Formats: sequence, structure tokens, C-alpha cells
Amino acid sequence: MIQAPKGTHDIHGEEMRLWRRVEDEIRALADVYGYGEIRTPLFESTDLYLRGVGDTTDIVQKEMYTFEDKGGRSMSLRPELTAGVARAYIERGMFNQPQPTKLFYIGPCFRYEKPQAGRYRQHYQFGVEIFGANHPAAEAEIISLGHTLLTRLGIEGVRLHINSIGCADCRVSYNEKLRGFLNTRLESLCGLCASRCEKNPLRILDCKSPNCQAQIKEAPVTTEALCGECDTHFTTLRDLLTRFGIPHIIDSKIVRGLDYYTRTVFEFIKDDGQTVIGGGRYDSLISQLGGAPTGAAGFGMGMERLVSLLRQNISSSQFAPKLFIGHADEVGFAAASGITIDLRQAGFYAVNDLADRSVKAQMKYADKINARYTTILGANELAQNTCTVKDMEAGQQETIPLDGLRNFIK
RNA sequence: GUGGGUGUAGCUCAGUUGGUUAGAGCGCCAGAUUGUGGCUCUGGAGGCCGUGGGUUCGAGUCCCAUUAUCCACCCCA
Repeated sequence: MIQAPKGTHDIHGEEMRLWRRVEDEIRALADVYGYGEIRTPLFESTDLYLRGVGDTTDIVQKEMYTFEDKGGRSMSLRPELTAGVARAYIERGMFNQPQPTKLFYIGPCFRYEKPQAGRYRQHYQFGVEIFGANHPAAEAEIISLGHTLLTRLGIEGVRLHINSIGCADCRVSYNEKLRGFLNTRLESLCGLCASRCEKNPLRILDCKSPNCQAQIKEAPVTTEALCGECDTHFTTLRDLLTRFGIPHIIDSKIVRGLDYYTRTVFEFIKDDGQTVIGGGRYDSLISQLGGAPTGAAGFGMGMERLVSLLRQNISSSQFAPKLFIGHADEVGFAAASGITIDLRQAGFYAVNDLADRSVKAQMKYADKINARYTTILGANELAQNTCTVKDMEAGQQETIPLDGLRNFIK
């Protein structure tokens, strides 16, 4: 039996309704915040991700679906969407529009990972990007958007963690400080962390090993090594969040795994430890991809993770048919089919029988699909131009003129 | 990539210390007199018991492998 590829899933039925509700909320919010929707290709030149996401990241090194097309070009299914959106920003000359440019997207991305709770090989991301804004108000705005979305969807138990990892200059001096600290206790660290010490000591901070955590308890934090400008930037952001009434905690362990982040990084973390939204500022991304130096910030949110948080109550009655039009005989069937189509043209959710079933079976079906009203058409009704409409909740029925049907069920 | 749990009907699961034609509930389809749902009753369809080997007179049950799925680590959304 052929089944869906590992780590993929079909979204349908009640779950699909949840997705639609979330997407509706997202689009409504994006409109109000002034973010335009963008759709970029599902695959791009592999080179885009090597340069944009970073050729040392796990995502690029071992999780990309890379293939050669028939023209011998190396392509990759997108493992995330920011790089593609940034590419579009540059390629389409969006920097010529009034700045900043504010975009959002909803779409699938692909990573060859081992599936797990909340982790898929194809998952959907909603994300926003701001290009051409250097002020921390940019981060504050997207954080507000994310926070508002979670609030509107009634999701609880998610907390905002923020941190600043500084600009490239701060990073150099901070890494030195950190190495100095770590060098005295290299032997107590796990193998991975010890090997990271030279190349990327920052990542040691979010090692999950309790042993490493104990060792780095006293380690210098990035926020204490910020240059003047970065420090002001971070302070201003925190003031803005406070003014917006968005609770947040400063968490020096948030460093993020993608190479392009600078200064602000943040995550909305569910109380079970899962990251629902992850983002930050990435001032060097656009120039790395060949554009002019451009301040930018954004976040990505895993749709599956979000949807799983509100799996509970969504009323299905609002999607129930207004009227089921059954038939008792041949002429009744012809009439029912025609009237069903007419009602749909007029905007009613009407259903008729497609399986040539008995009247009893049709009534049963009407009940199962939660039809509000039901009528059965046959030679009797048609001869008198009437129909008998049954209220499925009250269990009572009433005979009315056929042309009064639309009004009756309104 | 590393480690652990689980694979029996569409779904949730029973299947006793290995023993005849493999079960329940729900769902699906159809009946319980003439053109009317919900409750009840009856019947039906639907399973190479994940796959392949092995042990045995005999395997859903025991052993091995494999595969899928779930969970944890890693990493991330």
C-alpha cells in the first residue's frame, strides 16, 4: 500500500477547518499591520541557501532536499522562507518602493529530518519580514503581531524570550571573552561543545546537556558585551515592548541556529519547551545575497505547532447545510437537482442525494450531515407546486409553495 | 545520525500459559409493510493479525530481521 512519505501529512476534515481559521486570522491581522502577502517558489538555487542560511548550519549541511535539474543546475526545496523572500526583495527591486517593505507568507517548507512531535519533513510556516528598517521599532512591531495572533487565537502558556547577540563587532569581542571563560573548563564540556569552542562558541549556550548547563552558569552573556549602539538598540526594544504591554523575559540562552541573525533574537516558547515562533533581526542577510546593506527583521512560525495548540473547540454547525433536498421518484430527482443548483447560485449551502437512495436513507443522511431543513420532492408536490419542509431540530414539517422555499429557509 | 515504545476491521482496541473457520464497540451499508432522520432491534460488507524468515505437529501469540509509525536526543518552526 502506498502511503504518504515519512514526515508528511494530509490536512483535511475538521483539522482543515482549524487551518482555515488560523489563516483567516493571520491575513486579517497582516492587513491591519500593513504586511503584503508574497509567494515565492518552492525550490530555489541551492546557492541561495548556502549564502543566505549559512553553509555551516545543520539545515543546509544535512537537512536539505537538494537535486540536480535536467539542465544540470543544483536546486533545493526551500528549507525556510526568509532567504527566498529576501531574494525576491532584491530581484524585484522592492527597495525602490517606500521603505520599509513589509511582507508575510504562508507556505510549506522542507527539511530532511527525523519526524517527531511537532516536527515534519514538510511543514507549513507563516512568517513576516521587514526590509529597510534599522530601528528596533521593527522588531517591536513583528513581536506585537505575533503576540496579538497568539492572543486572538486564545493560545495560552506561551512566553516571549528575547535576547541580543550584538552586531558582528560585538560578536568578535564577546567570543573572545567566552572562549577565555570556557578554556579553563574545556574538559568538563561534552564533546560537541568542546569542538564548538573555537568555531562558534555562542552555540554552547543552548546546549541541553545538564552538565554543560552547569558549567556555563557563570559564563559571560552576550548582553554584557554589546557595543554602545547595540546596547541602546536592545534597551529601546525592551522599552517599546513594555509600552505595548507585552510581557517578555530576557533569556541569554536564546541564540538561534541560523547564521544570519544580528542583534535581536527572540522566541515564543510554549510551556512544554517547544518553540512556536522564532525570529529576530538580520542586518547582513540582504548584503550577503548581493543587495545593498539593508536593515531587516522577521520571524517564522510553525503552522502545525500552532494549530495543535488550538485543536479543541471549533463548532462545525456553522458549516452545516441549510437544506437537504431529497426525492421520492424520478421527477422528484430531476426537480431536486435543479433546485439545489439554483439555491447554490443564490448563496445557500444546499445538498441533494447523489446515490439514488431510499427516502429513509436520504433522511438519515440529511440528519448525519446536520442539515437544518429537509424536503422530499416527488410527483405529488410538483403537481401542486408545493414542498413540505421539515425542521430537523424541531422535528416538525410544513407545506409551503415551492417558490416560497428560499424565503422559508433564509 | 543515536536511543526507546508500538504495529490485529475505516477508527479505538480485546485476543487468555502458542491450539479449530480471528472478536467487540463505534463508523459504514441495508432491513423492521405503503414517501421521512435521531432511540431500539436485526442483518451485511470490511482483516494474507505491517512484511519476510525461523522455532513448532500447530504462531495473532515465541525468536530474528526488516519496514512503518509514535516518542526522546540532536537540530529547529
